[in-house]
Amino acid sequence: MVTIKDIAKKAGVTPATVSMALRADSRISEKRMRQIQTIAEELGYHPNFMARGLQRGRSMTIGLLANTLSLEVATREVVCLEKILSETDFKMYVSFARGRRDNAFDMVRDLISRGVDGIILSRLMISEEIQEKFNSAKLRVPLVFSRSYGILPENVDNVFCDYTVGVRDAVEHLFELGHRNIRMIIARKGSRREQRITGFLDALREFSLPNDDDSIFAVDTTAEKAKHAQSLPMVPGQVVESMKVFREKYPECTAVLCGNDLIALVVIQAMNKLGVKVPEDFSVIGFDNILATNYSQPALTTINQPSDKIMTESADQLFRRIENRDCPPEHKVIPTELILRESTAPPKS
Amino acid sequence: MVTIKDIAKKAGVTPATVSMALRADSRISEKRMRQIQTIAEELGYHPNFMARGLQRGRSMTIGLLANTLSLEVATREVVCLEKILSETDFKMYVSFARGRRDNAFDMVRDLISRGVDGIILSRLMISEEIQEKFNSAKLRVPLVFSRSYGILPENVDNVFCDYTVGVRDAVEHLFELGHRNIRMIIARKGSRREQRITGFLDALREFSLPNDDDSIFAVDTTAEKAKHAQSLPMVPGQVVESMKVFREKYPECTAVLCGNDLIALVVIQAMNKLGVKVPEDFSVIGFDNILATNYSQPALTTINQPSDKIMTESADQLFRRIENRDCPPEHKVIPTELILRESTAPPKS
DNA sequence: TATATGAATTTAAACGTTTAAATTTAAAAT
DNA sequence: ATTTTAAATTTAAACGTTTAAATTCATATA
Repeated sequence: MVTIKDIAKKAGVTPATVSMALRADSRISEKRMRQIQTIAEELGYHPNFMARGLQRGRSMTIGLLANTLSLEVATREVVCLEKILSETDFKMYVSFARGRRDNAFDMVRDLISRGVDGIILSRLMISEEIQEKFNSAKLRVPLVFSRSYGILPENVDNVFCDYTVGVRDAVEHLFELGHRNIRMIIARKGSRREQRITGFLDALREFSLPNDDDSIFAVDTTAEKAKHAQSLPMVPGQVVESMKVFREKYPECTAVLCGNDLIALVVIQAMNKLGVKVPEDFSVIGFDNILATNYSQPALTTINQPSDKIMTESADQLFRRIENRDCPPEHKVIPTELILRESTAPPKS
Repeated sequence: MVTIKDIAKKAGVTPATVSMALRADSRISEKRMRQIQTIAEELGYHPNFMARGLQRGRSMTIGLLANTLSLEVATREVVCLEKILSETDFKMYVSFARGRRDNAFDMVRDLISRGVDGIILSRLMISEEIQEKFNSAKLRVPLVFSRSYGILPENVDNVFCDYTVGVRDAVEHLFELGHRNIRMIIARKGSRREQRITGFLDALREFSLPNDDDSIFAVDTTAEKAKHAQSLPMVPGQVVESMKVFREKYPECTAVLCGNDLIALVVIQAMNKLGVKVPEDFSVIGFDNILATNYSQPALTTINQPSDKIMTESADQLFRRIENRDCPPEHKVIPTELILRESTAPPKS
């Protein structure tokens, strides 16, 4: 491999001169710079980032630690961050925190060991235990918590996603279409949907719509989730039964908001099986804007978490802090947004 | 940051001893090892990979350079490779070669500059120009070409995907269902579908099915592609017209194989609009097994490129060569496979 | 002419590790 | 008691870069 020393020898100067010349340091004379840069070109020199990083304490590298809970969201983040970085001198390490919640800290340590200048932790659940580790470890590099939840360490940058906005807009949309009995369907085991649910109930209140304990209806989608994970076609199965119950229990309900897109897509298929046409007879709104929402029949109206905005903001925060570790921590909230497609329509009557 | 020197000081030994002790070198006495490892633990020592990499000429890092032409395939690869690496001591840099074909070489250079021990180039088009660069550059690290095409450098490891197998199986499947007039629908501007097309024609011959110049029908899917890229719902538009022409021209045709899933999904929707039911009246098979194939109505039968197998093999090849740069280059071919879902059925008559 | 000024370059140490070779220490063999 | 052998540890250099401080050298100033 061609090193600075090789160039130095050929140019008859010292490595230090070469180092400076290559980075266009003003102390080096024009002529020398040109000479050295030409030689570097000729020899096909490329800097060794490990050596540079070791010396400067900067690797020009960041880490992305993302949760694969929704693989699609995770990969969207990878793509987005890579794009942002492609316009900088940074590169990124990608690590996925698969399921196991307790190893986030170790994975962060790992990345730091690699010399990253900062880490974005995305959609991670931070347990008290992990938080404690973070607080006491006094890590060498800045962390940005992006859409992460649980107990975040004190005084760190973070980016949150405000689910309530999109939910409210969704309810408003349905209201304006004429729906007066709107309910929410969630997965029985839905882990972190509190914000979505409270946002929904708040919105019902805002529009003076009936809201009671029954406004939230739970279905069991374990089977569908499994299918989804294995990339198998969805078969509504169990959910058809649930929706039959739903229709009997709430015949006057004409529209539902679903806890996530997967549920929404299954509900649409279930309704289909029950002979209820979406959106003519029944409106459905999803959550997350997964790709498949474009391919269902009808295409699904859904609430989007703007991953690109969130990543852009996260990266900004991280770069800001890499530049200056002492700036005050920033907390940004990015609203969700309603994306209108084809699964909503005015109620029939 | 805690370094080996800190441990050495505390233990009253020399850094070299610590270095060896931490890696359980047999020359270090049991007692010392335990002592040093305890201290390392206490101090919260974590190795500095940049320093280690610099010294050893190994970074325990590899690069993935993937084409985003089909984002979904690209991200699938990222996930798969990350999973493989998570069980090793390697980490990976992720770079996407976005559109611009000519910079693959520079991106590889970039990664090498970072000190990677090897690179997987996935689904990249290697032009003659780039190939020449690769050949003459005498790169420091091994490259594995995975599903890449064009003119590959000589004597390198590579993994290919054999499209013909899946195509043949698809035709056989349709044949066994009773279809006797099968055609292929491709995108007008389909760039690299030769293998798929010749595979299809070969299969028709194998089953003594009529095959002529008209067996391949081209439609214009630019509009749909754009929608897909922007994550907008598909609207068959233009394609409906094309399929109307298709039906008039080939009324006896009861099944089609599509150049990719996107086309297949659009065709299904177009047929729907034309009042032709899939699969009862018309069978459709896609290509690529994108996620959306599970969510269409009916779910799409398609030909899968087993990304995981391909990545596993690519990683194996890379590791093998990192271990031993002089082993003979390996060329592996992975067959595509037919995935049966719901879009095929026996013809009506 | 001597001196100060400033520009260009070099020196030397550092970043945190590894490793071949040298040294010390202890134990075993004579 | 001396020599040999083996085990444990240290020395010293190296990996490729950067950088503060020192040096050289030419030029301008007094």
